[in-house]
Amino acid sequence: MIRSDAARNRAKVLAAAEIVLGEQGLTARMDEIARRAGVGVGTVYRHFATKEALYAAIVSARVDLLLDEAARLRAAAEPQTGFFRFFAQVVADAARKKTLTDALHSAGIDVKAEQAGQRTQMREALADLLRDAQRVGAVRLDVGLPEILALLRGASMAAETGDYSGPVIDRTLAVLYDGLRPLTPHAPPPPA
Amino acid sequence: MIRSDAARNRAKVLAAAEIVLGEQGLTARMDEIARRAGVGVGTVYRHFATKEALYAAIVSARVDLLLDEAARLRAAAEPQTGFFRFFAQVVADAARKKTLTDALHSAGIDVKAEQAGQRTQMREALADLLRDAQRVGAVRLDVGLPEILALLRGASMAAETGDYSGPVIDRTLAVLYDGLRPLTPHAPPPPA
DNA sequence: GTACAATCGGAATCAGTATTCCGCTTCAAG
DNA sequence: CTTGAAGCGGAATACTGATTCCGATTGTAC
Repeated sequence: MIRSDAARNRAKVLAAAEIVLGEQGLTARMDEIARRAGVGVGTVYRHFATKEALYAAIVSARVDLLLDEAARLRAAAEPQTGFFRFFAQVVADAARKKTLTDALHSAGIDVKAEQAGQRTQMREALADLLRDAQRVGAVRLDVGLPEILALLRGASMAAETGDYSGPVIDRTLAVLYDGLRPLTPHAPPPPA
Repeated sequence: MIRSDAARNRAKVLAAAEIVLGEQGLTARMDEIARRAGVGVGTVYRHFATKEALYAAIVSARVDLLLDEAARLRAAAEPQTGFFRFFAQVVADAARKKTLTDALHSAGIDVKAEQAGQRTQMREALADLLRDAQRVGAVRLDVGLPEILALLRGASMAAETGDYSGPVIDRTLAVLYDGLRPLTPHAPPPPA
């Protein structure tokens, strides 16, 4: 039997951590998370063995939401818009909360097997949406998943760390989207 | 009179720091830098009051090089290629070494007045190159400096943290460049 | 060659946080 | 209502890594 207070506290910790991490990123202190959850540090550790584990739980939940969104878009949206909408969704998510994923990575915290699965799923979801978009001619055919991942990561990181206003982000994404469209005959030759 | 060994050591520290920081980024330890410079930690501190100051010195030097490059390109290159070449240069620099600037920023280390000047210079250099490129029709007119900064930062960060091969970076930049070209009549309507 | 000041090296110190520990409290089964 | 187990709070501990200190060196002026 799971004690009711334990369940309640776990939820409080998770909620507080999501907020604090969103605000302060990786440098947030465990004390602070505990305090905001109205709980002692010991309690945080009862539920999450380590700071890293706590992060992982939160990031994992967020990725799951995004994966759901990807599936939903693929089923419901037009192929020519699904890909772009998902791209925007990921960037918006990064802008709102701190993604942490890359921060974790650059901090040398390595991704666990469990997370590796999610990473694969995310890749596949993107690949599917991209393929659909390319099939209907909404995205040029000479870009592959690696380029998309680089663009998505770049856009997310910029949105995450910078202090850009919403309109700037929108216009920036518009540029990216235009670059991803099929090449038109009128475009001037690429610079050296 | 500056003692010859002091000058020599300062140079050794700077060189070692550039390498170590390039390899390990912000998490590099002072001990490690000292060791690689073949010097004691105390010596590092004699020349740079603090870890942050050491970083600042290195970043500052790099930015100066980039600023020179911008000036050179503006004077020598065609307006339609100068902007793009500079953009690529910055990204390449970020990929090779770790830029650290954003890392520093996200780590809460704030930019000093001196650095603020460089930041302004960089902005101006970019603005100049952009204006030239737009004047000759190489870049669409509806993007401004903020969008360029967002794109440049995103591309640099992605190049810096990711493990992308050179060709992937090139193709990704090609997409960005295409997005920055003037809109052509044939392009399909933008997704919602 | 000597003297003195500037530098060195690197062990010791300090500081900031994650993590552990344990006596106290609360839950829920009987 | 009692009781044992599970959970709690938060002070104490452990660690990591930046920064300081000082006796030992080394460079330069005379």
